[in-house]
Amino acid sequence: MKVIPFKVPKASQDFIRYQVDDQPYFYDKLHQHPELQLSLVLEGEGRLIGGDYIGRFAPGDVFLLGHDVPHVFRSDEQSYAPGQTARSHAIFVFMDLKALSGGLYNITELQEAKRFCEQLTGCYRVQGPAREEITRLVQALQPEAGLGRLLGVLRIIEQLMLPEALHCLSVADQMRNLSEREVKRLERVLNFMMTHSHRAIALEEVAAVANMSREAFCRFFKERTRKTYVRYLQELRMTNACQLLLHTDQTVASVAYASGFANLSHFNRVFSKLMGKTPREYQRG
Amino acid sequence: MKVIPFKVPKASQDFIRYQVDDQPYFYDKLHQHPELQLSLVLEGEGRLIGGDYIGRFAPGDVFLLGHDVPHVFRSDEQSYAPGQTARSHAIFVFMDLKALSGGLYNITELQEAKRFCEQLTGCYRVQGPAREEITRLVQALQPEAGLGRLLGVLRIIEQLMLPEALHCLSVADQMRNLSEREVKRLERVLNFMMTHSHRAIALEEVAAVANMSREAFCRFFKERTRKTYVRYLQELRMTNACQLLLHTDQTVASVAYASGFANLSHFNRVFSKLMGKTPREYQRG
DNA sequence: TCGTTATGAAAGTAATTCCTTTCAAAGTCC
DNA sequence: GGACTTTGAAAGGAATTACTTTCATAACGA
Repeated sequence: MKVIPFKVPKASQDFIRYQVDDQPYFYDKLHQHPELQLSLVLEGEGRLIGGDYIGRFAPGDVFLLGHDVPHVFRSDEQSYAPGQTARSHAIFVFMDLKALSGGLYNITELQEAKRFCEQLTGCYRVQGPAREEITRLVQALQPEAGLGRLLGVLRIIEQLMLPEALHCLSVADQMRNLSEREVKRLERVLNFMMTHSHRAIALEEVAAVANMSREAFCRFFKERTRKTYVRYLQELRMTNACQLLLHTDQTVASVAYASGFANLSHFNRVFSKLMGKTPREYQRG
Repeated sequence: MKVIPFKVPKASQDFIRYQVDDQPYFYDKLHQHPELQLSLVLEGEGRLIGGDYIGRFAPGDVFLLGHDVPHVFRSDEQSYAPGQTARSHAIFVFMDLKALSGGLYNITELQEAKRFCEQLTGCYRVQGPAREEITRLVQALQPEAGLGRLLGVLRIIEQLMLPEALHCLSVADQMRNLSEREVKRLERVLNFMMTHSHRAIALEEVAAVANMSREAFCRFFKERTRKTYVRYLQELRMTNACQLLLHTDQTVASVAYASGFANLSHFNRVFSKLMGKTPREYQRG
């Protein structure tokens, strides 16, 4: 689909680009770009990585990705299975305020919005009334062009700026601005981890995927993700475990094994550490 | 000399014991006892370990060791060399306020002193005017007996209680109350480390001295000393390096090698980290 | 009260970190 | 200027820690 890091295709004078994805699964490679990305999930679900955040997306969710935040929407495995009618359907709006530089960008009325957008450097969940309003606005954007589309996006930004509109999901500000080589390497590694998170993965294996020694890989991974490989893998597995706990009736033990843990006792402890409650508690309220 | 942990020999009704050591070197095994120990160094110098403190002692120094603080005054190697006339000479006063329980211990006037003594659980340097006064008082103690000695010690405690009299050298409160087995093990280990600190010592070697696996030894050592083995060794080596820098005219490089470092660049960095200044700076003011 | 889940302690093992080396280069002091 | 010292960055490896297993036992819920 695209190369990493990629330029969002847009006429150089446009500061927005509107893209509808409707496929069995989303583009599944980690990538980054300077444009802000508003993402409206319509169908399909799976795991989302945005900066150092690891979580899940589902229909109705609206996410905002800041400048150069590495991210990937990775549809659930089942979507890949043959014979499935699964779809991944979303609308992405890419915004680049800087493309306005010549004209509107410097007018006083936009200063505040400009500053607001410039400091978006994380991964956010759009929530509350703003989410609903933005969902409407984004869908109304498609038929528009020129000034109409511009106005639509400005209205969207207006919504995003509302006090409670954004919930920041990422913590560190550190994962941005990876070199192209690093993004590629990380993409390979994370892809591998996501694909195999349901089984044991020795450090040696992922290190090999990254073409590095174990020690060098540890350093690289920690430096770029702010987490150790094991910790990251645990978080990845937790997204899956939570999913199974909430949406299936498997026992805790079976969820543990299905999520890549070989040891129930250990799963319980890791779950409590990361989620703040025991698997059983989580399964209820 | 004594077994570890030992009871300071004293008539059971005495609450103080006065001991003069005048030998080529001090008792060199780490040990602990519930009695407070006031130590007046007259001759000889070397390394002192008290709780988690690692440093040097020299004539004139006065130290106070709290209840059950593992400690050892280890005379410098040269004192062990044959043909040397080196002496290690010190006065130790062991105090056990609890031995007074039947009588004076509970009288109101002593409550404050009692509380003061009870909370002495570290390794302290006695400093300032109190040091000089205590030096006098301790030396005047020898001829005394009975009430005279009791009064002398009370005067000493009075001095110790002065605001600036004690400078706490140890940090953690954690190394106390080792089991007999642990003290023995630690004694063997620390003795080995002190004896060999001038050369490279692989973890495996000390672990063997402690009869443990490398990992178990790391856990044991960290838990009991609050420092890692390497860190402890570095501090040990630093006492030696500082000594050489101040009292010989060797170059920094030669001091580094003499202190057990195989790498000058590395020595410089470790020295700066632990001492807060570069070796050269330290050598001057 | 049984089946399942949660928690504690101890020890083995794998992962991660930090120590250490190396090399290069810059700073300091006679 | 030249010997010596200090500092930086990068990488290898030893040390240390964290993860994981195991076993025992407690707590929970149907």
